[in-house]
Amino acid sequence: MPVAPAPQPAPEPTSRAERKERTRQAILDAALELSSDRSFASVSLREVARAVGIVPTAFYRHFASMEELGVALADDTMRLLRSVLRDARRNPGPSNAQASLAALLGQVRDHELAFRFLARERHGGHPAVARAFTVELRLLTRELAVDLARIPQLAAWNTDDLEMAANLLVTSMFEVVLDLLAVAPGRAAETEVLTRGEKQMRLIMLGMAAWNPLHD
Amino acid sequence: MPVAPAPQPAPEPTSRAERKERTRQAILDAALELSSDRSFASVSLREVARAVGIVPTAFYRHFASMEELGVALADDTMRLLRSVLRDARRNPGPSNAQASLAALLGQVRDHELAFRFLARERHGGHPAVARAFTVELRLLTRELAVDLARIPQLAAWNTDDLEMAANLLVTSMFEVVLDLLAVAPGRAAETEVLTRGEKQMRLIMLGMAAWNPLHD
DNA sequence: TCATTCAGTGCACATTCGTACACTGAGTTC
DNA sequence: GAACTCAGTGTACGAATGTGCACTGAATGA
Repeated sequence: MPVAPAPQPAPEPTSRAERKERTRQAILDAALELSSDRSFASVSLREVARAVGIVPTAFYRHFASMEELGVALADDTMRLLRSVLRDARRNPGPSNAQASLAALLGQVRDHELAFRFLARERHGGHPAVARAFTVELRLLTRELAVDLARIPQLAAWNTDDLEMAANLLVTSMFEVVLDLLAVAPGRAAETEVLTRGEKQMRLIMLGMAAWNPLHD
Repeated sequence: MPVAPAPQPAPEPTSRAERKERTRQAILDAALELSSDRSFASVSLREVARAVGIVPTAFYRHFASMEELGVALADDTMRLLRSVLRDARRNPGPSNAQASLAALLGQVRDHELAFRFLARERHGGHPAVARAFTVELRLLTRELAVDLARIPQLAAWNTDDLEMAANLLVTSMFEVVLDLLAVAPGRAAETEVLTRGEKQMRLIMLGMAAWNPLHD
């Protein structure tokens, strides 16, 4: 059978706003891709334009500067992070560490570029971007602390200690994410990272069980 | 008394090798300073030369490229990290968390630029630099695991679990360092970070005490 | 003392960069 | 269907960059 002249494969978006949004997304995607293995600050406006297939000056129809692009990218990344965590919250809770870790792995692999951007720009990028990420992680810690407060065994804990423990859990799991980004998917090293992360989570929870909230 | 013509304030190094080494150090220092609030990759060769007070092409008498400078900077930072940890090892051990944290604070404040470089380039920089840092941290974890193995209460632990716990301790303390870099020295926020870090260290050790190494 | 070495100079050049400006033409609005 | 909007084009410019090359002059070593 000879090739058919492509009946209706692309429904032709044609709407002007839609085309603009499409280009905007292409810029965001290209910037994420280009900064996947070097700092975002070293990506030039012209490079992004070249990757998208537009002329450099057309970039300004979407963002006033590369810095603004960076902030938009950070916003998107945080939105993703939030949705990931909302899903995680819907789960039975931090009871079964293994299932949580498996879910985390799936999210990391599905949004590898975004997580890579997060890892890279959290301390490496523009101060404004770093600050935004820090605020987001602090918020996340606070929410986890609220979740923890609902656990009967932790009823006697004060807020400070709850946040202390939540912070430890969050940073440890974030560390797992960073390690996952550094190993090849599906190989033995990946399983090792997950196993270690799961054990660390269990160890922390053992510590929480033994913690005396009235100690000081 | 009118200004004296400076009797012997600078003993004039004069040795050629010494002068070269001095310039090399100045380049390293300038690069560290320039990359203290933005990515090293965004610092240009000419900027460094300008800061040092030499002409751009003179840079090549010391480093073949900015990348080589980055690697040298990473080497220096790792050397410092190692010496910091060697000192920490000499202490009574991880028994008194509070003293360890205080020592850590001192080191961070004494070498703030170096730690900032570490924080920034660990995931944000050139892959080669990131890899070097990762190897160093893994080595450090292994050494801590050896230290832990010497503790009588942990005699029954297998190597994997020891490294798992050591990794948790190292990453948690590293997180404290990152937090310290983000808060002003001597303010209340700094004390909060230290207090939290100390509690987290104690919580982890409580977890270790409750851990059953034969569980799986 | 004199020839050699080499850290630093000065100039030059091709590239790349961000961005100003005037434009085009397809989609939108009346 | 005429006027308008505006995403994307094309040209152009000044500024900054990395680096090649010939040089200078003080420290070095015979």
